[in-house]
Amino acid sequence: MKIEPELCRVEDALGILVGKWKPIILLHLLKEGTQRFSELKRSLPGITQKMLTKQLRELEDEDIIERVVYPQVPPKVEYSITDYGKSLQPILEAMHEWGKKHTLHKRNKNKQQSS
Amino acid sequence: MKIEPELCRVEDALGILVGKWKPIILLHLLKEGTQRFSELKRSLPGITQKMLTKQLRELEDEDIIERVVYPQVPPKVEYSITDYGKSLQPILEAMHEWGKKHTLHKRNKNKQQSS
DNA sequence: TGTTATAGTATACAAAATGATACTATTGGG
DNA sequence: CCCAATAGTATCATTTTGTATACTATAACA
Repeated sequence: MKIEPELCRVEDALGILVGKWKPIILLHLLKEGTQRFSELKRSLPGITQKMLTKQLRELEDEDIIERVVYPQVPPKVEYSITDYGKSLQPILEAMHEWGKKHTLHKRNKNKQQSS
Repeated sequence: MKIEPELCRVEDALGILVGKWKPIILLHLLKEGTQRFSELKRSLPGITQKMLTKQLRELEDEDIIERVVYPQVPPKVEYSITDYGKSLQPILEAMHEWGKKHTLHKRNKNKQQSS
Protein backbone atom coordinates (compact mmCIF):
# COMPACT_ATOMS: atom_id res chain seq x y z
CA MET A 1 0.00 0.00 0.00
CA LYS A 2 1.40 3.34 -1.06
CA ILE A 3 0.47 6.90 -0.25
CA GLU A 4 -1.04 8.61 -3.25
CA PRO A 5 0.64 11.81 -4.33
CA GLU A 6 -2.58 13.74 -3.71
CA LEU A 7 -2.10 13.19 -0.03
CA CYS A 8 0.60 15.81 -0.11
CA ARG A 9 -2.00 18.51 -0.84
CA VAL A 10 -1.85 19.39 2.82
CA GLU A 11 1.32 21.19 1.97
CA ASP A 12 -0.63 23.68 -0.10
CA ALA A 13 -2.74 24.72 2.84
CA LEU A 14 0.27 24.77 5.09
CA GLY A 15 2.24 26.83 2.62
CA ILE A 16 -0.37 29.53 2.94
CA LEU A 17 -1.12 29.29 6.62
CA VAL A 18 2.42 29.00 7.76
CA GLY A 19 4.43 31.84 9.02
CA LYS A 20 4.55 33.29 12.44
CA TRP A 21 1.89 35.84 11.58
CA LYS A 22 -0.35 34.67 8.78
CA PRO A 23 -2.99 32.78 10.72
CA ILE A 24 -3.39 35.57 13.20
CA ILE A 25 -3.65 38.15 10.43
CA LEU A 26 -6.34 36.06 8.80
CA LEU A 27 -8.25 35.61 12.03
CA HIS A 28 -8.19 39.35 12.51
CA LEU A 29 -9.48 40.08 9.07
CA LEU A 30 -12.13 37.39 9.39
CA LYS A 31 -13.27 38.75 12.71
CA GLU A 32 -12.98 42.47 12.18
CA GLY A 33 -13.48 42.73 8.46
CA THR A 34 -11.59 45.30 6.44
CA GLN A 35 -8.60 46.77 8.21
CA ARG A 36 -6.02 49.39 7.45
CA PHE A 37 -2.35 48.58 7.52
CA SER A 38 -1.85 50.59 10.67
CA GLU A 39 -4.78 48.94 12.40
CA LEU A 40 -3.38 45.52 11.71
CA LYS A 41 -0.01 46.60 12.93
CA ARG A 42 -1.45 47.87 16.18
CA SER A 43 -3.36 44.62 16.61
CA LEU A 44 -0.27 42.48 16.25
CA PRO A 45 2.06 43.50 19.03
CA GLY A 46 5.61 42.66 18.14
CA ILE A 47 5.32 42.43 14.38
CA THR A 48 7.64 44.61 12.37
CA GLN A 49 6.48 46.58 9.35
CA LYS A 50 8.61 44.49 7.13
CA MET A 51 7.05 41.27 8.34
CA LEU A 52 3.52 42.59 8.14
CA THR A 53 4.08 43.84 4.62
CA LYS A 54 5.65 40.58 3.58
CA GLN A 55 2.92 38.39 4.98
CA LEU A 56 0.21 40.58 3.47
CA ARG A 57 1.86 40.47 0.08
CA GLU A 58 2.11 36.72 0.19
CA LEU A 59 -1.52 36.34 1.18
CA GLU A 60 -2.46 38.73 -1.58
CA ASP A 61 -0.46 36.74 -4.12
CA GLU A 62 -2.52 33.69 -3.21
CA ASP A 63 -5.81 35.60 -3.57
CA ILE A 64 -6.53 35.12 0.10
CA ILE A 65 -6.76 38.81 0.84
CA GLU A 66 -7.41 41.92 -1.18
CA ARG A 67 -5.46 45.14 -1.02
CA VAL A 68 -7.05 48.48 -1.87
CA VAL A 69 -4.98 51.62 -2.08
CA TYR A 70 -6.58 55.01 -1.71
CA PRO A 71 -4.71 57.77 -3.50
CA GLN A 72 -4.30 60.00 -0.49
CA VAL A 73 -1.60 61.57 1.52
CA PRO A 74 -0.86 60.26 4.03
CA PRO A 75 -1.51 56.94 2.33
CA LYS A 76 -4.44 54.72 3.15
CA VAL A 77 -4.45 51.04 2.32
CA GLU A 78 -7.16 48.62 3.28
CA TYR A 79 -6.96 44.87 3.52
CA SER A 80 -9.81 42.40 3.53
CA ILE A 81 -10.38 38.70 3.09
CA THR A 82 -11.54 37.57 -0.32
CA ASP A 83 -14.39 35.11 -0.75
CA TYR A 84 -11.80 32.58 -1.66
CA GLY A 85 -9.85 33.36 1.49
CA LYS A 86 -12.98 32.79 3.53
CA SER A 87 -12.85 29.16 2.50
CA LEU A 88 -9.92 28.85 4.88
CA GLN A 89 -12.12 29.64 7.84
CA PRO A 90 -12.99 26.01 8.70
CA ILE A 91 -9.31 25.12 8.84
CA LEU A 92 -8.47 28.13 10.94
CA GLU A 93 -11.29 27.32 13.30
CA ALA A 94 -10.39 23.66 13.51
CA MET A 95 -6.85 24.66 14.37
CA HIS A 96 -8.05 27.14 16.88
CA GLU A 97 -10.23 24.54 18.62
CA TRP A 98 -7.46 22.01 18.61
CA GLY A 99 -5.05 24.58 19.92
CA LYS A 100 -7.24 25.29 22.90
CA LYS A 101 -7.45 21.58 23.72
CA HIS A 102 -3.73 21.27 23.28
CA THR A 103 -3.08 24.04 25.76
CA LEU A 104 -5.05 22.09 28.36
CA HIS A 105 -3.28 18.89 27.42
CA LYS A 106 0.09 20.49 28.00
CA ARG A 107 -1.07 21.95 31.28
CA ASN A 108 -2.14 18.53 32.54
CA LYS A 109 1.09 17.00 31.39
CA ASN A 110 3.15 19.55 33.29
CA LYS A 111 1.01 19.12 36.38
CA GLN A 112 1.67 15.37 36.37
CA GLN A 113 5.38 15.88 35.93
CA SER A 114 5.71 18.33 38.78
CA SER A 115 3.67 16.25 41.28
CA MET B 1 -13.39 45.32 19.68
CA LYS B 2 -10.23 43.44 20.46
CA ILE B 3 -9.00 40.00 19.56
CA GLU B 4 -8.88 37.81 22.63
CA PRO B 5 -5.54 36.26 23.39
CA GLU B 6 -7.06 32.82 22.98
CA LEU B 7 -7.34 33.49 19.29
CA CYS B 8 -3.63 32.90 19.05
CA ARG B 9 -4.17 29.24 19.92
CA VAL B 10 -3.96 28.49 16.22
CA GLU B 11 -0.27 28.79 16.65
CA ASP B 12 -0.23 25.70 18.81
CA ALA B 13 -1.70 23.58 16.09
CA LEU B 14 0.55 25.16 13.51
CA GLY B 15 3.61 24.67 15.64
CA ILE B 16 2.96 20.97 15.56
CA LEU B 17 1.83 20.59 11.99
CA VAL B 18 4.42 22.78 10.47
CA GLY B 19 7.66 21.66 9.03
CA LYS B 20 8.47 20.28 5.68
CA TRP B 21 7.83 16.74 6.83
CA LYS B 22 5.50 16.59 9.80
CA PRO B 23 2.14 16.54 8.08
CA ILE B 24 3.27 13.91 5.67
CA ILE B 25 4.72 11.77 8.45
CA LEU B 26 1.43 12.04 10.31
CA LEU B 27 -0.60 11.16 7.25
CA HIS B 28 1.55 8.11 6.76
CA LEU B 29 1.16 6.94 10.31
CA LEU B 30 -2.56 7.62 10.21
CA LYS B 31 -2.96 5.69 7.01
CA GLU B 32 -0.55 2.84 7.51
CA GLY B 33 -0.53 2.53 11.26
CA THR B 34 2.62 1.58 13.10
CA GLN B 35 5.78 2.03 11.10
CA ARG B 36 9.44 1.38 11.64
CA PHE B 37 11.97 4.13 11.25
CA SER B 38 13.33 2.62 8.07
CA GLU B 39 9.86 2.22 6.59
CA LEU B 40 9.11 5.87 7.18
CA LYS B 41 12.39 6.82 5.68
CA ARG B 42 11.74 4.82 2.55
CA SER B 43 8.27 6.38 2.30
CA LEU B 44 9.62 9.92 2.39
CA PRO B 45 11.95 10.24 -0.54
CA GLY B 46 14.45 12.97 0.05
CA ILE B 47 14.31 13.20 3.81
CA THR B 48 17.59 12.85 5.66
CA GLN B 49 17.96 10.73 8.77
CA LYS B 50 18.64 13.76 10.84
CA MET B 51 15.46 15.48 9.73
CA LEU B 52 13.34 12.38 10.17
CA THR B 53 14.74 11.83 13.64
CA LYS B 54 14.21 15.45 14.56
CA GLN B 55 10.63 15.60 13.35
CA LEU B 56 9.79 12.33 15.09
CA ARG B 57 11.30 13.53 18.34
CA GLU B 58 9.32 16.75 18.19
CA LEU B 59 6.09 14.91 17.51
CA GLU B 60 6.89 12.56 20.34
CA ASP B 61 7.55 15.44 22.71
CA GLU B 62 4.06 16.72 21.97
CA ASP B 63 2.50 13.28 22.60
CA ILE B 64 1.36 13.10 19.01
CA ILE B 65 3.26 9.93 18.28
CA GLU B 66 4.64 7.12 20.35
CA ARG B 67 8.08 5.58 20.03
CA VAL B 68 8.72 1.98 21.01
CA VAL B 69 12.24 0.59 21.04
CA TYR B 70 12.82 -3.15 20.80
CA PRO B 71 16.06 -4.29 22.41
CA GLN B 72 17.41 -6.05 19.36
CA VAL B 73 20.33 -5.96 17.07
CA PRO B 74 20.03 -4.52 14.55
CA PRO B 75 17.78 -2.04 16.32
CA LYS B 76 14.06 -1.91 15.78
CA VAL B 77 12.03 1.17 16.62
CA GLU B 78 8.37 1.55 15.89
CA TYR B 79 6.37 4.73 15.63
CA SER B 80 2.63 5.12 15.86
CA ILE B 81 0.06 7.85 16.35
CA THR B 82 -1.29 8.25 19.84
CA ASP B 83 -5.00 8.64 20.52
CA TYR B 84 -4.28 12.23 21.25
CA GLY B 85 -2.47 12.56 17.95
CA LYS B 86 -5.49 11.17 16.16
CA SER B 87 -7.39 14.26 17.25
CA LEU B 88 -5.38 16.11 14.63
CA GLN B 89 -6.95 14.10 11.85
CA PRO B 90 -9.85 16.51 11.19
CA ILE B 91 -7.40 19.35 10.74
CA LEU B 92 -5.19 17.34 8.46
CA GLU B 93 -8.20 16.32 6.42
CA ALA B 94 -9.58 19.83 6.24
CA MET B 95 -6.20 21.00 5.01
CA HIS B 96 -6.05 18.19 2.52
CA GLU B 97 -9.48 19.05 1.12
CA TRP B 98 -8.65 22.71 0.94
CA GLY B 99 -5.35 21.93 -0.70
CA LYS B 100 -7.07 20.05 -3.48
CA LYS B 101 -9.41 22.97 -4.11
CA HIS B 102 -6.48 25.33 -4.05
CA THR B 103 -4.68 23.35 -6.70
CA LEU B 104 -7.67 23.81 -9.01
CA HIS B 105 -7.90 27.47 -8.12
CA LYS B 106 -4.30 28.02 -9.10
CA ARG B 107 -4.80 26.09 -12.31
CA ASN B 108 -7.73 28.33 -13.30
CA LYS B 109 -5.80 31.42 -12.42
CA ASN B 110 -2.90 30.43 -14.64
CA LYS B 111 -5.24 29.52 -17.48
CA GLN B 112 -6.79 32.98 -17.35
CA GLN B 113 -3.43 34.68 -17.33
CA SER B 114 -2.09 32.76 -20.32
CA SER B 115 -5.19 33.32 -22.50
C1' DT C 1 37.35 -11.76 8.66
C1' DG C 2 34.68 -8.66 6.23
C1' DT C 3 29.96 -7.13 5.02
C1' DT C 4 25.21 -5.94 5.87
C1' DA C 5 21.36 -4.12 8.43
C1' DT C 6 19.18 -0.60 11.73
C1' DA C 7 18.62 3.52 14.07
C1' DG C 8 20.61 6.64 15.05
C1' DT C 9 24.62 10.89 16.39
C1' DA C 10 28.16 14.53 15.09
C1' DT C 11 29.77 18.06 12.35
C1' DA C 12 29.83 21.48 8.97
C1' DC C 13 27.46 24.13 5.91
C1' DA C 14 23.62 26.49 3.18
C1' DA C 15 19.34 28.59 2.82
C1' DA C 16 15.19 30.55 4.46
C1' DA C 17 12.56 33.03 7.86
C1' DT C 18 12.43 36.59 11.00
C1' DG C 19 14.00 40.80 13.48
C1' DA C 20 16.07 45.60 14.27
C1' DT C 21 16.81 49.78 12.60
C1' DA C 22 17.01 53.52 9.64
C1' DC C 23 15.17 55.66 5.70
C1' DT C 24 11.56 57.57 2.00
C1' DA C 25 7.49 60.42 -0.06
C1' DT C 26 3.86 63.64 0.55
C1' DT C 27 0.98 67.13 2.47
C1' DG C 28 -1.68 69.51 5.96
C1' DG C 29 -1.02 72.10 10.15
C1' DG C 30 1.52 75.22 13.49
C1' DC D 1 10.23 76.05 7.83
C1' DC D 2 9.48 72.00 10.64
C1' DC D 3 6.80 68.27 12.32
C1' DA D 4 3.49 64.51 12.34
C1' DA D 5 1.07 60.78 10.01
C1' DT D 6 0.85 56.54 6.80
C1' DA D 7 2.53 52.82 4.31
C1' DG D 8 5.84 51.37 3.04
C1' DT D 9 11.70 50.10 1.42
C1' DA D 10 16.47 49.03 2.23
C1' DT D 11 20.04 46.97 4.69
C1' DC D 12 22.02 44.11 7.83
C1' DA D 13 22.03 40.72 11.77
C1' DT D 14 20.22 36.73 13.93
C1' DT D 15 17.58 32.48 14.28
C1' DT D 16 15.56 28.60 12.52
C1' DT D 17 15.42 24.92 9.10
C1' DG D 18 17.27 21.95 6.17
C1' DT D 19 21.15 19.37 3.64
C1' DA D 20 25.35 16.57 3.12
C1' DT D 21 28.40 13.56 4.78
C1' DA D 22 30.74 10.78 7.81
C1' DC D 23 30.60 8.08 11.85
C1' DT D 24 28.85 4.58 15.73
C1' DA D 25 27.33 -0.08 17.90
C1' DT D 26 26.23 -4.88 17.47
C1' DA D 27 24.84 -9.36 15.79
C1' DA D 28 24.01 -12.35 11.94
C1' DC D 29 25.75 -14.12 7.92
C1' DA D 30 29.00 -15.64 4.14
